[in-house]
Amino acid sequence: MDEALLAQLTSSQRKAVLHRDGPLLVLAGPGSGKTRVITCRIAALVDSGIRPYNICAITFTNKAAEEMRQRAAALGPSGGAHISTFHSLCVRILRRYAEAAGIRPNFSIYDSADQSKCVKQAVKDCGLDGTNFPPARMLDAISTLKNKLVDAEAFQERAEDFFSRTLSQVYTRYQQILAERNGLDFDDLLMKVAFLLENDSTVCGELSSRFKFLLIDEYQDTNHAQYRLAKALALPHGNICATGDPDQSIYRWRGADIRNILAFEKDWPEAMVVKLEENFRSTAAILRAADSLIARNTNRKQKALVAVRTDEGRVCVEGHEDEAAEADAVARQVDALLAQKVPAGQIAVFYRVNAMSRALEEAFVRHRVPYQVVRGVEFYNRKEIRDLLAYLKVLANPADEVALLRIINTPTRGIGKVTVDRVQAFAVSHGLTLSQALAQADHVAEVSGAARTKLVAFSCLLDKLRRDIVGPVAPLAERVFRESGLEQSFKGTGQDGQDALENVGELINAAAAYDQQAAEPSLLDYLQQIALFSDTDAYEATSERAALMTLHAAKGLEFDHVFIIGLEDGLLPHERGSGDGDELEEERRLFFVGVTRARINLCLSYARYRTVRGQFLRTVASPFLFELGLDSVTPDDEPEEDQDVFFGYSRPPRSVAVSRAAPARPAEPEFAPGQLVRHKTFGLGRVRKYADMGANSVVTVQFNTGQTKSLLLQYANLTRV
DNA sequence: TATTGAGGAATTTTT
DNA sequence: TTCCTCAATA
Repeated sequence: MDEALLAQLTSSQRKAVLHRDGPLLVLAGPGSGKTRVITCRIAALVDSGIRPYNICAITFTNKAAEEMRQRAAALGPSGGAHISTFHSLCVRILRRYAEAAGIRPNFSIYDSADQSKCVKQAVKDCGLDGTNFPPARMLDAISTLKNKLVDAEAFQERAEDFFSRTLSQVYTRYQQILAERNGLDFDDLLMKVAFLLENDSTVCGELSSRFKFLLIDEYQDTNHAQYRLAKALALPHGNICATGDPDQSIYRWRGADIRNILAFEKDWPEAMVVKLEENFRSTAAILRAADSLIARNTNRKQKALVAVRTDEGRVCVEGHEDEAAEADAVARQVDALLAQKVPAGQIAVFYRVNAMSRALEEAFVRHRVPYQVVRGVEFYNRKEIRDLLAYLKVLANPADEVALLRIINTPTRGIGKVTVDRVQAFAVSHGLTLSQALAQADHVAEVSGAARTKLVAFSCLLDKLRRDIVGPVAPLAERVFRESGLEQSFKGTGQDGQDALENVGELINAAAAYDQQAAEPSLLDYLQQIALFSDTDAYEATSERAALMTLHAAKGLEFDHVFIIGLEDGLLPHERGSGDGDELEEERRLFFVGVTRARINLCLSYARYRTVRGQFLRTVASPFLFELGLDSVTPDDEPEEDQDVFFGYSRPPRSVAVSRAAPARPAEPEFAPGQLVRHKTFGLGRVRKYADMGANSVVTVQFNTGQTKSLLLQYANLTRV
């Protein structure tokens, strides 16, 4: 370990870096040099004689892992250390110990679109009505259970009320469907490995002696499954180092349990705890605001933010007429910074929801400001990309029925719904997978001659494609694209087809990059890797373009100049996330994360009117603006019409819809619970619940048909009876 | 079997 | 507004 480097560290940092055996908790505030501490720690471990092979570092995103690999490599010989995300680690483990885990190693990883198809199927198979049991809600509930390591069998035993029993049926069936298709969803990856480690002492022994030192970053965002997994891995040796900041926990909705980090010292009583409270990143004004904001959270451990920088910096708040004016102002200011020779890569704009990038993009294009929207997964959701990937998935895992159904008639080859249904029925009655049934399509008596010919032709196509699928992925993808007829189907279809061809070209380039970087490129490995892609992974640290991203994607990054837009009640905090106090605190932490990304200047803005889902709505400033302790923003200001009046409300009312043409809308008709109403299609019903949210009010009605429906008041066309 | 159109429902953050 | 599903029609 380089002495000069060690000398640069503060005493706390050094303490964390040099700690050798036993548990270690690093409570690190924003900008405290946490990443540096971790990389130095890896280097120090190697220095003290630990083989890199025995070190496992877990990061939050693949991007972070890649960065850590590079930084660690720059400090010394750390090649061979396993640095990846929880999910990637699980994929590796499951492939290696597939048999012990009761799965096949060529499993597909099901993303949320695939999951939703499977859960719909499960709901249907259970004879339930999709409207009363919305697949999305079921999926959510199943995901929560899996994150808590409650598998289908365990849940069946404890399910008592009606909803739970129904859910239990769906859960069980859903897992069956996944198993039949040799598919695992994101949560399965964690759950399977956690159970494997806890129940199979041989596997656990092997893995924990391989990974003698475990380092986990962003520990505040681990969920229960990850927690148990890590604990099982580290239990034999106790060499676990967790780093994180409870104030930056922003994934509760995904099952992250902030108690994991708060209770670390209980789990590991002999743990050494190091606090890194000095902030090397931000200017004083930013830190004061951040500190004042986060102090409002009651559910936290007191932690100071100590400024190290002595320059002042600037925090400003701006009000604009609407989102277009807001976006325009941001673009203008970015342009001005560029004119002052600020590198574009030092500028970022954050927002709460992805939809808000649209207005920004338009403004940036207009002002000719170079930018990148950090949204990697979107690319993989494009139709043409999903189509091509579906072919590749079927080649890697023939049992993957979701993928097979996607491509069986894409491009159209005359195999319609009726035929598919018949083959599926054939498969079920003969105990075959769909692809097995397809392979013997000429024996399916239920299908007419013409349709059978087409099925056989498709089956032959798959056989042909399957012939040579080892080795590099890019040439394979290219071949599949051509021979499947996909390429042909996009040619001559105008601009859309051109775009699709270009996107596929991008995909093939990305695959080529994978081939370059992978030690042993294989189709299976490639597919399993890209399934775990996140938005942040698409961020290119370039100096040439400003970055536009959600607040969630901003985690772990830093910029000289940061803009956060849409500081409005209902947006930030988001209305869906400000139900109970815990949710509001999480929204506050999310804002805190955004604020603390800024090194020098921070500009916050809101719009007085915002178009939300096609509606022009009056907004109210975010309560968070008053919590920053800024002089210019005080809740006591008298509201004045016509100017930046928003700081006037000490108790901001909910957003109210105001139509431009008719601002004075007559009072809403009352739909109090108990009210009898009539609906055009559902007939008579009684109001059960009424959530007053202006134009977005939701009425829950129990109809005489026995169905209960939640309707958006403005569209439902309800009449009182 | 493929395509079109009407009508209903839903709008957060992501490994 | 936009997506999705279902049913009618080519």
